Amino acid sequence: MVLGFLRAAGPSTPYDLKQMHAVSVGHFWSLPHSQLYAEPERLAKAGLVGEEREEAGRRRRRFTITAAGEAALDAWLADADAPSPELRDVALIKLFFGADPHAIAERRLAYHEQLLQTYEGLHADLSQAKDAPRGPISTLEAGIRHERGMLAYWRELLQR
Amino acid sequence: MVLGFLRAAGPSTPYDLKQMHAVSVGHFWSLPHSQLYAEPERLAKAGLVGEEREEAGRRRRRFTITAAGEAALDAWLADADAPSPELRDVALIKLFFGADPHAIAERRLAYHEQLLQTYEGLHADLSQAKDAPRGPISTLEAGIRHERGMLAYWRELLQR
DNA sequence: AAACGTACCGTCCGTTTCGGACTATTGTCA
DNA sequence: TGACAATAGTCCGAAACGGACGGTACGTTT
Repeated sequence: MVLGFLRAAGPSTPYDLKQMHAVSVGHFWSLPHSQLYAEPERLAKAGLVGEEREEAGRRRRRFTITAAGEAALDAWLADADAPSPELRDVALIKLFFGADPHAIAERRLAYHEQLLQTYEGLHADLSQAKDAPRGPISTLEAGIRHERGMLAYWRELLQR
Repeated sequence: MVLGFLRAAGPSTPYDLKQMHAVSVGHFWSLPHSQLYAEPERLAKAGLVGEEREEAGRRRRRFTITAAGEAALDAWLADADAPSPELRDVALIKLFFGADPHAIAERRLAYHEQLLQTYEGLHADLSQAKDAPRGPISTLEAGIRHERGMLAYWRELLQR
């Protein structure tokens, strides 16, 4: 992910990465921002990114993807294998163990409605952009479909 | 989760927990089996479960939920709040960063088809059971809906 | 020009989880 | 009786988590 952002956005600070993550991948794969400081460091140690640092003031660290980094990223992207996906939702776990469906469903409904709107907004923005990158649009569409699915599910559950 | 299993299934060894987890919650919230050995230990320290152990042979540890444990479980179940759900799928991340949709979609299609069948089988079994518990059925239905959604999504992606 | 609020930006650290290697026991069928 | 599968548990290094905490830059307001 870090390599991906670095290639797509050019040289970035961990803070930049954090911003990019928050409005994209972060919606379905969250992580503490501290990792976006630790990970580029590891990648630097492995020679996959280069690092330069401001001497004064903010002392920002700016990371740049190297040729080796691009190769590693491409290799990863070219591998169609991926670990099993997971629908990590503790609301479902509570449901499983007998929690009151009504209370849970109401909360989730509000949540998913909100998120769907966000996604649809992002999608509208992206779709009309000229240089619209395929990947992010497709991912968003997965998100939209998923949100609609969950919405329908919780609504059904409410009506019983 | 451990408390939930312990209440639903009665006294169990970590190995039992592992088996139960694998065919239920494990489908959307995986964890290494080592945690099902570590967690009951923590719960025991907190007085939420009781522990007894075979002296010879397998030296099984068998855990039992206590009254305090049941109270804690009920409190947790009664709280309709839950952390944001996440659709953790690295295939989507690869897609986001520009991987070939075709290759990815084919793999995922096979995966989701398989899983959907598994879920439908479980659902059929559960539905005809007399004492069918509500929770697991509902959760399964969420899984089925989700699998169908992902299936439709990857199929669409393939056809472009 | 001082005070304030708010982004911006980074480090640190204890706790938990991950992921799998490793070992041993018991049951089963050839 | 020997082999293999299923059962059962321990251990440990590496990684992720989750915030607390501290500092800088900059535009408004007073």
